[in-house]
Amino acid sequence: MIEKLIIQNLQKAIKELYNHDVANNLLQVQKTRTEFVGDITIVVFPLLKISRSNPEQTATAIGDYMIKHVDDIEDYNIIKGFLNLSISDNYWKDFFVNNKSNKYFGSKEVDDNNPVVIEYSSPNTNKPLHLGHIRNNLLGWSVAEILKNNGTNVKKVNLVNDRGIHICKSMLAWKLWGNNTTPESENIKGDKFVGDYYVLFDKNNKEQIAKLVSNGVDKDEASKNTDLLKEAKSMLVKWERDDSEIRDLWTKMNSWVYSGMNATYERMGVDFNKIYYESDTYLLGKSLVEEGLTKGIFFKKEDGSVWCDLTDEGLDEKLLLRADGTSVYMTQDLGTAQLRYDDYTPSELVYVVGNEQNYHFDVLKIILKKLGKSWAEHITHLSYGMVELPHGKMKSREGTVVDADDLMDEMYNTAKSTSEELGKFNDISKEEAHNLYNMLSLGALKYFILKVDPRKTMTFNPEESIDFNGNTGPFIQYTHARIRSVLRKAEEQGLSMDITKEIIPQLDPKEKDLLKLLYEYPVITEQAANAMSPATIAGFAYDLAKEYNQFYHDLTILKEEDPNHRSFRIALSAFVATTLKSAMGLLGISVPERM
RNA sequence: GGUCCAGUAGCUCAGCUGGAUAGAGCAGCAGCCUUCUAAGCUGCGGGUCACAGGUUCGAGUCCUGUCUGGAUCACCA
Repeated sequence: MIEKLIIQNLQKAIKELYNHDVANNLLQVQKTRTEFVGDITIVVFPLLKISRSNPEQTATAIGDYMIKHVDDIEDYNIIKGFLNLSISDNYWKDFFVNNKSNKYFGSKEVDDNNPVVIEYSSPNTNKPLHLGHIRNNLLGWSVAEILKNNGTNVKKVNLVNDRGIHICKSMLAWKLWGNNTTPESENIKGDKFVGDYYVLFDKNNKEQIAKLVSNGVDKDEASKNTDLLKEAKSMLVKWERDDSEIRDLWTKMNSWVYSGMNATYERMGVDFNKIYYESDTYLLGKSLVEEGLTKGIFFKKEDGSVWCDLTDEGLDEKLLLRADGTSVYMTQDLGTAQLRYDDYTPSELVYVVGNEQNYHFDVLKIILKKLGKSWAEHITHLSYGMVELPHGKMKSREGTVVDADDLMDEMYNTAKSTSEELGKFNDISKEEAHNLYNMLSLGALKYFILKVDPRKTMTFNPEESIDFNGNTGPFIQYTHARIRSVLRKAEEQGLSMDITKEIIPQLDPKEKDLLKLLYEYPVITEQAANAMSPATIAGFAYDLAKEYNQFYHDLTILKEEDPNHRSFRIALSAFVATTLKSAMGLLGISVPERM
């Protein structure tokens, strides 16, 4: 790392020149902006207080010192208070030969420390996955991958919400109107099959509400008192009592849902180390509430309900147990957090959950801290914004949901028709073409979603997202395919890409730009891991692909006259290809050999 | 009303712990396929970084206030 070397020498320089120690925050070393000459820039403004002279004099003194003491610094120039240092070709060449065939370039070996546990997906079993889940799943999976790549031991877990009134609604609707049909008999994916009954319940329930209202019942009152809802509630009670008929039905319907959801997960390319089921864990947490009561952290109201007073933290009072002693969401989550801790003693507990639950997680952390759980400090809520559609919001109640499978189908079809229009895959087998359409459509979708900062609510425009131009997954995939094509042809022609530092010619600016970008990859992956940000990786991959495309268009790599130069450019291309592949892999996007 | 988050080109988004003339893509216009894949490349136009103050050598970035949008403050999960 040349930056470190420069910082060390900068410290020494200031000591020698001005006889002064400097605080680290005054040592500002950054890469030089492309429009200026040089590679690394030292900002001298902060040092003026120490040097007690003007920016030019200070920069000149430091620049001279650097040239004298750091071998790889050849030259410098000064613009205002910026000292731009030029690094020798030699340094870049060394970097290139040392890393070009390093399989682990930009990644670290996974340690066996306490794992980071990352929970994501967390579906309900009454509805298929939709666009919001896609963002969740892609984020969770990618963040896990980025952390692993950075040497962190990671466990991916999923908490399936498989019980509750919503499941009972689907169950009841199927019992009433399902006529013993099954997903197989109707030839429908299991999760959709069950979801359809949930919708059917809702539709009929609304009719019953309307009827009650027209009979003069208050609307709130009516929505709580339909026959359907009462029946569903009684099913829930029976479920909790372990009623065998209800339990059997529940098991059957959930199994349909799982087979459907697993297919969607598989298609999306996400997976888990462990799946938790709420039916197993929903009673946890009550003992924590007891603990809090005895410690005097929680209090009981007259009706018997248990609360935690958070007004000191600027929040409200939070209910933890209902008057009838049953638990609420927070109680369960306290319990599952404890369970997660007991199972893994994680170094960090990450929840990928939408930002509508920010408050919930603030409260969760505070309560755990009050209970004396020091590990609550290590809970991270990886909060992401809602996915909106051009015309409205993405909420399941409002009926404008985009189903995850449908969306992937749509992307697939567009990939197919676009490719056919361009006459891309005329000469390959149907099966190969199918794989490519899959790769491209998923690449487009994943890249489009992951390139956006998770915190922001994003607009998903299905039409624009399938635009394969510009800053998109397919653009990067295309770049990779072209490089692979060059490499194939080089191999066919028996061209050498075996290269040593000695035979690399002088670097031209384009080559240097590419090398500088590649050089950043290890730093980028580390940054991305610290910030848990796939968007950082996506930005890098795009920059690299774009830079390579410009390089590619300026040159005819295979026809280069100087064999050394040709070998170097081929090898450089190969280095770019593997780096692109690795970066895209962190986003869960595979990259084709040809397209 | 309280709390949290966001506001950057017509649109979708970048902008690392404060640094140089705020960047891409899309859309628009103009060029480039006898040369390794044109899903590409090159050029042009497009901005009071919501607004107003402040902090300092220097602010899209930090602080305060205002405006706008969203989320949340349930004995729902």
